Amino acid sequence: MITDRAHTRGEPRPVQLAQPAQQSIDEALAALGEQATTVRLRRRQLLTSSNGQLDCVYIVRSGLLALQTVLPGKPRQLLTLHYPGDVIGVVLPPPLPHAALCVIAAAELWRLPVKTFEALLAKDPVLSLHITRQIARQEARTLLHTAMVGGLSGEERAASFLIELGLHAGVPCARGMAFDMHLSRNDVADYLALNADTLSRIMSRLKARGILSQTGRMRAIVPNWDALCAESPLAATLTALHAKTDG
Amino acid sequence: MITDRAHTRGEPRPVQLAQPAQQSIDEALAALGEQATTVRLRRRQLLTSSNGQLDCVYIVRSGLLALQTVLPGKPRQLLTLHYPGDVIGVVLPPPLPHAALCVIAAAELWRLPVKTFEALLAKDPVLSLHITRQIARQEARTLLHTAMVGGLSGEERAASFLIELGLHAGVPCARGMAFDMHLSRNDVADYLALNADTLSRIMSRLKARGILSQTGRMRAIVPNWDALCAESPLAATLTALHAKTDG
DNA sequence: CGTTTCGTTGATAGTACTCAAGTGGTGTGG
DNA sequence: CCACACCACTTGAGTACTATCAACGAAACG
Repeated sequence: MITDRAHTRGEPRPVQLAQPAQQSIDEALAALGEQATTVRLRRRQLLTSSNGQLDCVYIVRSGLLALQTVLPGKPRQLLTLHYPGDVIGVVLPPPLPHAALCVIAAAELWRLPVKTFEALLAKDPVLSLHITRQIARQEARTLLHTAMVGGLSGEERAASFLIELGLHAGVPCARGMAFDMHLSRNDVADYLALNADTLSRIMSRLKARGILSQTGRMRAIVPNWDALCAESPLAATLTALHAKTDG
Repeated sequence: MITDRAHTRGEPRPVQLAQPAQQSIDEALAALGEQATTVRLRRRQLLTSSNGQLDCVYIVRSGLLALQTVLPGKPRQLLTLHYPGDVIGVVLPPPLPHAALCVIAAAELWRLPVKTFEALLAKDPVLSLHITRQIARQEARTLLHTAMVGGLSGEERAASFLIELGLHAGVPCARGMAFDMHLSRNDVADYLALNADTLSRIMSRLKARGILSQTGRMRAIVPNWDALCAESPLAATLTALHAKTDG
């Protein structure tokens, strides 16, 4: 196992494939950052293609974003969440009506013109490979979301979402896990393809069963993590994917 | 029947960005083909990771495949369809239970070890860029599928599916469009996240309304394409995406 | 020609959506 | 500091949609 940088943090990294040293990827990313404009976005801000804001490649440095669309006569949908490290704009589902990138939690992004980005990729194989893998990871997340929305009941979807968020931003708490949701009730409903009222009922049910206990408006406390995981057929999948992404 | 070499048909490609000549991409793909093993698969065959068959990168040359998963206690789901040109295996949503690549229509694939594939990418910027874009296209398709499953009613989903298939394999017919579905009723239901019985009812309704007229088992005839498109809020999106992918 | 699989259709139950009223927290201005 | 308006959330009753189960008909397969 080649972990030239990991040992400085004392964390062994699961290296899946022979690859150039980790340091090179950091260097490659740094080179990318030099070419990029740093953009700071506040909550609820929208990046739309009609403003020409989606004609670039973005790289999420911090915060949380979502790709949203509004189909005529339908409620808003959040198709995918973007966490730090994600690459946005290579993909661009071009013709989705009212497609926009919605800022869920104040974020900092790198912005590059597409040409610059592709030129960098062409020059740097290490960067190129890293980006390819990153996009692959995001695709995996999208597929998982599809499986959630298409295959699970409302309650299972809600549980899966709590697991996803807990894995990502959870802080081990006294008797379980605590985390800020950042998403409003409506955001969550749009992400899970549920009616907001229905989601509220589901959450109330979870609270009644002691699986969830909410303190603040967007703060969630999960007293028993295993009990929550038992609610979702995708718990193991989510955990494994997060470990792989994070590791 | 499907040629991804547009210039043989004399069609100008809508070039979105400065890029090396099309010929170079063909050359790059040819180089990739030389390194690859050609695999022929028959209908209903499954490629599973437990067989080690998903530890490679595949490139679809012809036929139709689907990524399927079976969640415990749930019906099968088809998460995404793979058409010729698609790259499979870079993505691998790793931990989905019973994930498998299901052959819908007899297919021919290129198979490469991951290392070989990534080495090729590292050596050839043109190929690398092409693959990045291809994966981006597939991601767009997956997102569209999510929007379909999460945001549309059963009838709208069915219509959208017919549009998707018609765009891809449709032959302009006497009074509209005709195409082979290749997917069985159950396959379609699993892809649209609908119950097979419900889908049957929906199809009957469409037939009763004259929007669809089925002749053979898996053959569909759409007498009036515009009428079909009017049934789906995503018709324009599907059309635009297909034009972009194909052009 | 029997067997199997697939597709259709009816009756019923379950789930999620809609609309509407009510609650609680938050922010603003008096 | 309080009153008010506002917003997000909750909850109830009724409706619409989809799933489930079962029976039936038709086409493929040996």
